[in-house]
Amino acid sequence: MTDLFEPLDDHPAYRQVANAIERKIVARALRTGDHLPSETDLARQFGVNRSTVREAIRELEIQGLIGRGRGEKRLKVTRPEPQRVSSDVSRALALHDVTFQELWEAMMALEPAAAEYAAARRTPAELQALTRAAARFRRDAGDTAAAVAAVVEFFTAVAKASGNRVLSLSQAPLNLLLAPALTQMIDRLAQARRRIQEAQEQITAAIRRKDRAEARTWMEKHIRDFKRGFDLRPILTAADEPSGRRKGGR
Amino acid sequence: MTDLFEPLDDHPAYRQVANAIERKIVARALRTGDHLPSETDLARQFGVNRSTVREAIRELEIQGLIGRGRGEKRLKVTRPEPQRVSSDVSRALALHDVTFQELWEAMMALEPAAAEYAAARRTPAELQALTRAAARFRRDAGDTAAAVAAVVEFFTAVAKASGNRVLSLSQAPLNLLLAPALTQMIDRLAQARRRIQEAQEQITAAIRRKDRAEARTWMEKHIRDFKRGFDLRPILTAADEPSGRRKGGR
DNA sequence: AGTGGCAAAATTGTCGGACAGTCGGATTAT
DNA sequence: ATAATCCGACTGTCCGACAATTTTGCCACT
Repeated sequence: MTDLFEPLDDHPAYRQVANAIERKIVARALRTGDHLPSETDLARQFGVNRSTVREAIRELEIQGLIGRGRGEKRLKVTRPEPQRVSSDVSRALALHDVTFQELWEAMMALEPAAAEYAAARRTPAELQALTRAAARFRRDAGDTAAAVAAVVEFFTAVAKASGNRVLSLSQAPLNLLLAPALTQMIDRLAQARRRIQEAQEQITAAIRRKDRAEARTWMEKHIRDFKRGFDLRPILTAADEPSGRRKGGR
Repeated sequence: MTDLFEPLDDHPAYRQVANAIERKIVARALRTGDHLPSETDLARQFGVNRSTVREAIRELEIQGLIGRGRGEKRLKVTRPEPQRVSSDVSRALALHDVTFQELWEAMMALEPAAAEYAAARRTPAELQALTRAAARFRRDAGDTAAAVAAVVEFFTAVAKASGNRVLSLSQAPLNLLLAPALTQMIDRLAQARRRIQEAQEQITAAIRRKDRAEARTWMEKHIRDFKRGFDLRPILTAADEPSGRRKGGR
């Protein structure tokens, strides 16, 4: 049944190098913003070829642990952008063909909680971001793509306002999955737009006046509404942009 | 205020190659299990050097889109392992110094939902995994490290039993964060172990008899209990390596 | 036809060395 | 000081190579 010995995983040099650097970073020996030695120098220190170092660096760069500002040459330690992480997650979910039902259940768990905390803790700036997102939906309701983007923006703003980064990062991937699904469904339901708008307004109002219970309740209604167009088929994400964007300045 | 031009993000060849392959994968043109062409061949097709292809491959490998079985040479398309993805997320959260409070709130949102769905949908096998995890906690309660691992295993089993991969993948990173926090706190509260055990038993029982409401309620109690040892400080993750403290440079 | 075995062909992991295009910093002119 | 300029340090790519394995094609044997 179980083999007596499990294969000792061999560690290619590039992986060892990557791990070595990663350890320094998570242990905070290399702190955010610090500059890394040059590739040549790293190659010398590790006693490997620059090509090898290069592959290692690629790993860390992808994971968002190191990177460089636009136009900068020197690498520096960065913290993984939530955006990058969440797009990885959502892509993984999409590749696993999760159903809308699964997505919906997760949203039902997270979003109302986020709304509640948002009502409790939102800052004026966050509130403003919220109202702006809602306004954008109202304005762009006609344009399906823009409307969907506005919905995502709204959820993102609520999560941000919750002041809870764990909640926020957990919720972000759901948005990315919601977008394609919502795009297909928003046109199928005549009153979808009106209901979304109403919900957004109620939620925003509740968060404005710091009414936690009401914020949660309306968010629940809002999410529940999505279930109308729900469908058991896997969510399709095919046609959109590949994820790995670099950090952008807006 | 808004710049007229946005910085044109440069696309290094290795990134373009990586994106090209990624697109094929997410579009399902390359399906899970398919073998990729050899590095040399890819280099020829893309018209770049093998080293460049190699860096691109490294990206995809890290993202879990491609990989190879132990001892295999040829690359094949794989689906990102939830485990890998969630450890990335939790590392990101840890690097952002999230507080236990944030973690706790997120757990409070996810775990009861997972428990409820688990009660509704658990298979016999999943139920067994649950009882085994609970049993393990009971047995290892004395050994802090093992006890913590058992707690994590229990949560994981519940999430798995929920039959919802989104929920499951959203919850997984939280476990990884919980572990170090729990390790510190479990010893501070005398009755912590007893209460955990009781909760696990109640939850398991509720899930066994498919009592959704009870499963949720007990999970809420269970999570709420964790708050006792709660603390506003950032969660400390494996501050293992004593290295790096020494020389400053800077 | 199915199997086992074996040598040749193909591949990966690493290494060295090169070169053009840039970025960072020091240098010098305003 | 500030701005224009120059040079060295680096990164992105490419070539070419080689040992260690894997994969594959082929042939003999049951």
